[in-house]
Amino acid sequence: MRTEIRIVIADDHQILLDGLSQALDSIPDLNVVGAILDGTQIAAAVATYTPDVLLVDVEMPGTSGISAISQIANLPPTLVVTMHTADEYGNAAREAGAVGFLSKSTPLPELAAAIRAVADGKNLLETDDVAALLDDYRAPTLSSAADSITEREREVLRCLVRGISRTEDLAEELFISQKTVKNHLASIYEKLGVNDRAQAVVEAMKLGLDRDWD
Amino acid sequence: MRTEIRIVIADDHQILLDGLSQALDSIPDLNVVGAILDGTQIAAAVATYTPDVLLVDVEMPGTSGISAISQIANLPPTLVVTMHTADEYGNAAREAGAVGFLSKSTPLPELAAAIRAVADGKNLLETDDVAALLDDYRAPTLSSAADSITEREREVLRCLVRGISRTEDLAEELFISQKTVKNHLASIYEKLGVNDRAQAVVEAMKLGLDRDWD
DNA sequence: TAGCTAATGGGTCGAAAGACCCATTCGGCT
DNA sequence: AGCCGAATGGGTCTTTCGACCCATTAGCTA
Repeated sequence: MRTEIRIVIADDHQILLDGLSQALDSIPDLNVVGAILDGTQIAAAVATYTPDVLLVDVEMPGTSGISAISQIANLPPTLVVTMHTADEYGNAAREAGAVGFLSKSTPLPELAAAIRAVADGKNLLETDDVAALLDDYRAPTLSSAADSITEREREVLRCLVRGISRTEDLAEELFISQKTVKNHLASIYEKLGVNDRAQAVVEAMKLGLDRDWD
Repeated sequence: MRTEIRIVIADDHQILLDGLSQALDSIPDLNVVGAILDGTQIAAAVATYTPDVLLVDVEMPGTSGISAISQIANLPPTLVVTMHTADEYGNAAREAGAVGFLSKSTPLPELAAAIRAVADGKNLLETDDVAALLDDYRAPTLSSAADSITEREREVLRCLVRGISRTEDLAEELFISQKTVKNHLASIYEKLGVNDRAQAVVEAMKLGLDRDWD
């Protein structure tokens, strides 16, 4: 199973670049390794960061995103993003080697799903029912450590993140004995590879175990 | 001192809206309370969320951002954002009641500074040296609890967030005795209003005490 | 049916943490 | 000269935690 999907984003608007980077990075299985403002540096960024997925804006000053990617050797699975709703660039994007084409009006969870799909080798431009395909990729691919955490254990973690950390308080909150709380915690520690509540909190937040899906 | 600045964002591009919301929200003193895709709902959103600052894209389908805000009663301090670098809309924005005008090529920290400045009553359109003004608003306004945390105490917190939680390990990492570690922790607990390491970690991450400014 | 896991619970024990008292040193500021 | 806060350190005491052993029940599934 893939642990994290490495992403490079290219867009000439700093705000979108910053915002999108942070938004994608906050999704546990997505990792933005490079963000570039300049279309001419796409090739260099791809070579440097070796991303699993490349995200490119069509509208770029100087070189257009499309012509930029068409010249890249060993192009990773690439999603082209446009400001406009019309897919006037759709064919051009396909010819340049892109495997997906999205509007900037796409909701973030759908973009995330598209990223996971193309990272998995799918080609959105050659798929009839794109919506159905993306449905298969909605949920983040959790790390093996995280997905062995049971529902009850996640409840314990959520309490920890909410500031309920004493065994006694956890027991009251969850309507179980203090002993059971300790058993759950011990199980959590083992699965996350940590030794105490403080480390468990850090891991839970990093892995997104404290929230109920993006 | 203001605790958190309440922000409403209006932009017709879902991705930018999602990304920017999350990016701004992750800054400790900024709080995105509303994000709307439709320019016609700006007035309603302002009435509902009563933001301290309004962020509007000029280019919106149907109603333009500018004409939308010009019709709003009790307009909060408003920043107008545009895709284009040229400030062709600058005058129109001013006349509509905006107090700032930014390109989407603005770096995020500068946008954050602009938000703080206008929330503080400044008018960027009537300021000669905007850069100098924004410099005064670079750093997040920390909550009173957080800014009494000393540098050494923050080092302890950073270690905790990095997974170093045992007193012995903290002592080694920081080259001090275990007793001093305990003293720092006790001081942190008091300032953050918590009782143990796990809660301190949660608070530190929430307040952004674990990172070195955005 | 047999086997597996999740969830619940028990007990013990040593190590660790947290709460309280305190002192010293070094800056900066008044 | 005097004060204060930050950083360093000490001691003691009680509570809590984590590690290790264990059992029971329910539910699923092979």
